[in-house]
Amino acid sequence: MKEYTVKKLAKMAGVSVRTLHHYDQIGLLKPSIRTDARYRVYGERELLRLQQILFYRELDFELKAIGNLLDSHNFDLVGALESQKQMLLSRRKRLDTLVATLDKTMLHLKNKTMMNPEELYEGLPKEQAAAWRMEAKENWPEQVAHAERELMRLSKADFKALQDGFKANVEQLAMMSHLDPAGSDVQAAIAQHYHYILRFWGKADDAAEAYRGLGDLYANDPRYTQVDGVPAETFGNFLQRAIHHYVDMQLR
Amino acid sequence: MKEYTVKKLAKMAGVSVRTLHHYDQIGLLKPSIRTDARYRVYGERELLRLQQILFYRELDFELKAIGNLLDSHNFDLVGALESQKQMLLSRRKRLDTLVATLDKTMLHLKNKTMMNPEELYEGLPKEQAAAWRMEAKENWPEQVAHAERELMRLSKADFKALQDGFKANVEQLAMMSHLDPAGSDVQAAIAQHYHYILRFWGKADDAAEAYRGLGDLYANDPRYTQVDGVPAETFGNFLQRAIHHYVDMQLR
DNA sequence: TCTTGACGCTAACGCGACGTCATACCCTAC
DNA sequence: GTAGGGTATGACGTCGCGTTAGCGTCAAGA
Repeated sequence: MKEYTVKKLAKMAGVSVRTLHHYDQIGLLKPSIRTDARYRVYGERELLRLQQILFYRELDFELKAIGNLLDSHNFDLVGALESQKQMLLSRRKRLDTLVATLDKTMLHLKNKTMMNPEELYEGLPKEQAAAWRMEAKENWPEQVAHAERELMRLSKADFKALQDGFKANVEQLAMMSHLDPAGSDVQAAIAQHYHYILRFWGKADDAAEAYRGLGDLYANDPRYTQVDGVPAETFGNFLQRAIHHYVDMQLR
Repeated sequence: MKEYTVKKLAKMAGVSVRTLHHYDQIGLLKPSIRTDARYRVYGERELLRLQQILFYRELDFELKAIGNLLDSHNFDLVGALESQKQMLLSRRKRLDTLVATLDKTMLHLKNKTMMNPEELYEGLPKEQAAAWRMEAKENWPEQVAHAERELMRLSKADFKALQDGFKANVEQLAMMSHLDPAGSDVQAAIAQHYHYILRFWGKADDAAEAYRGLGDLYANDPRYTQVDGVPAETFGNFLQRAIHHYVDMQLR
């Protein structure tokens, strides 16, 4: 039966002595015995366990999780690996987004055409836009702030295009308000509308529910019930039904 | 000129009050003034700066780096963005490797055929293998340990194939020892040899230099100078020249 | 036997970017 | 004057160790 001191074991496994101390401290890897002088002594079983620990550690498992994996004999190992994989994949996805943002930013820098904050809501009907922001920021401050930062990095031309597209979309919907809210033309316009809203509100997890709530707002809040100066209670109700239908059919 | 309290600013930007305290503490974002009661008051310029801070923060810049970016007026902004991009790309690459490892592991788990540590060096000439390990572990303990963990996760069949391939490769080189070390046949065999060595030693940054050093070992250490029981001083020198040529031509 | 040098031990701070109390002060409205 | 909300500072916790600092232990050589 082989025995190892801290240093020997550390060298064999390619870790520091401090790491072994740490693992002892948190109960992840305890020495098989302690000498009278409280020296740690590890056996073959501990070496094996350490190998496993390090394997999982390289896969970015947390030490606590590793402990659970190794200690609970009949743990769902494959399940744990699978969920770890999902974690890593989602991190990867995030990195993709970041890299894309960096690329865009470097492009914009060359063209020197960024938005500034005052202009963000200039072209839109003042009260309406402001009310939207308040509404959204109450519930998802983090996402809205992020979305606005994104918008500020658009070129002025790009932003104006976005804005015009949104206004056109709303006007289109207004002209459709006598049609069936569940009809395919209306639903197509609503799909567009949803994506515009997402760009201004950001993408929260419960964006679908939030959008459904926006439908209720349209129907109940007088601020949302006129277009081009025309009071239109029916428009609010129309929007509400169209949005509810869209969310219930497409987003669940 | 608009003014904001901590809470208002925090809400506008979608961060916590604590975050603003923190940024004040580390000097990243100081309030424009303090009231008599030491309340923080921020102005328009601070809001703008905060927006920028948060933009870079989302790109995983460290706060210190952000401070440098924003404070040194004529900093190399594009350069900073580019190097940040490289960082993110290398992280992403690492994640890809991890995911691949996870997939392999889950496969192996289904086949239940992992190596165990004792078997790792069984088939190879004992002394030689041991000497290699010592040599490599002295200089790159971390990488070698990693490589060995990888090897242990191979199936026994896969590992035996690897081992046999390596032995065949060395024997092939032995039979070539009368040829030109710089000749293309020999160099092709050396390229294979290098990759086998990498699998056992791990991939350190200076792997090329290390491999070159291995060439010297072959030439000078008597342990490395016999194959199939035949003492072969010429073989050691042959290997040395072949390896040096390979490293100098291919790896720099 | 004494010394020396390598090795071992514990305790503690540091890192990064805050979250989360705890405790106390300030300000406004009723 | 008091209730309730906003604000301040300070300190600890997070995670996985690296890095001293100050001490005890052990085997080998003089």
